[in-house]
Amino acid sequence: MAYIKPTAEYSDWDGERCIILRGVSDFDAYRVFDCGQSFRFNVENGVIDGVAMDRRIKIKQEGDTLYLAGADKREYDEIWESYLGLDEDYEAINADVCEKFGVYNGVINDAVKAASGIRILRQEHWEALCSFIISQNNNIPRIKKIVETLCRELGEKFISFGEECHAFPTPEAILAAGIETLNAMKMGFRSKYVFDAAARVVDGRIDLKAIENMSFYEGEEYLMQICGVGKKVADCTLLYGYHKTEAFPVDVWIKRVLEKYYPDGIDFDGLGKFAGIAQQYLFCYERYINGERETNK
DNA sequence: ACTCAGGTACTGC
DNA sequence: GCAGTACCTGAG
Repeated sequence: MAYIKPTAEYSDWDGERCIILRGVSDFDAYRVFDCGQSFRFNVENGVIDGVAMDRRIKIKQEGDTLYLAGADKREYDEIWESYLGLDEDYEAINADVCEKFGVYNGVINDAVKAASGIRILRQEHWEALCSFIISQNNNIPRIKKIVETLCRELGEKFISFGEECHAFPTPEAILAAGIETLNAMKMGFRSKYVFDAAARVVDGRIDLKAIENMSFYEGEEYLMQICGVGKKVADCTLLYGYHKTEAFPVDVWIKRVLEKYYPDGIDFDGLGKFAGIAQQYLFCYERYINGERETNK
């Protein structure tokens, strides 16, 4: 059975333009924005609020109904449907993931069930690269704090919902600001990496657009030219910034998952086209579901 | 004081 | 190749 995209209807939400999506399946907005793939969204009173694609958006979900405030029909069709991954058939993806990982054991079935509703967002190239350079050897609250400072200081201003907001800064703006400005943002040793990446993008040594047409392996090698970009950051950039879903970033959590559930090792080349989505299920399963249970002991 | 955090570069075998 | 180590910073 073919996937049926949720239908969007125009409405309003507290006087703001708003899109309502009914019949949303395999989508849990709160989980999507709380699984460490994006750093510019916050949840307050059940509303997910943040900036992406140079726009602010507020999101709330009640069952299979999704409300997007700050977007009209055209913006939904052109931007948010794709950004949120609502154009993808996750039922089919989940089946593929369970098949590929299922040759080892049934852990993936539990993870997909427990962490259902996860989506891989389609973030912008530069924002993903820059954010994941900052993420290295760092924790999520501090990553968010640094990214917010970076945006507030160097991102283009705009007004939304009556408040000043900031786009993610361009590499040009970061280059022009200089490394001392980045140091003042408490990036620590990552300042020089962010600066190096910005410099390479501005002078053309790195062509972010060209990566779209590269294979996953080519893209990985290409991104790793940047100082401060190793395999993990490159894989995250390709997965979250280029939607190359075969990327399987191995961080400390996934390392633990592999040791715990796949002690005899796995064949990374046989994980299929959606390995990165499986990675998200396993990450979420171990960190937020099993993890919390363990810490409550 | 110490460890840890969604890693990476550098060093020494 | 592969293990060991330093690295900014802030929270626990």
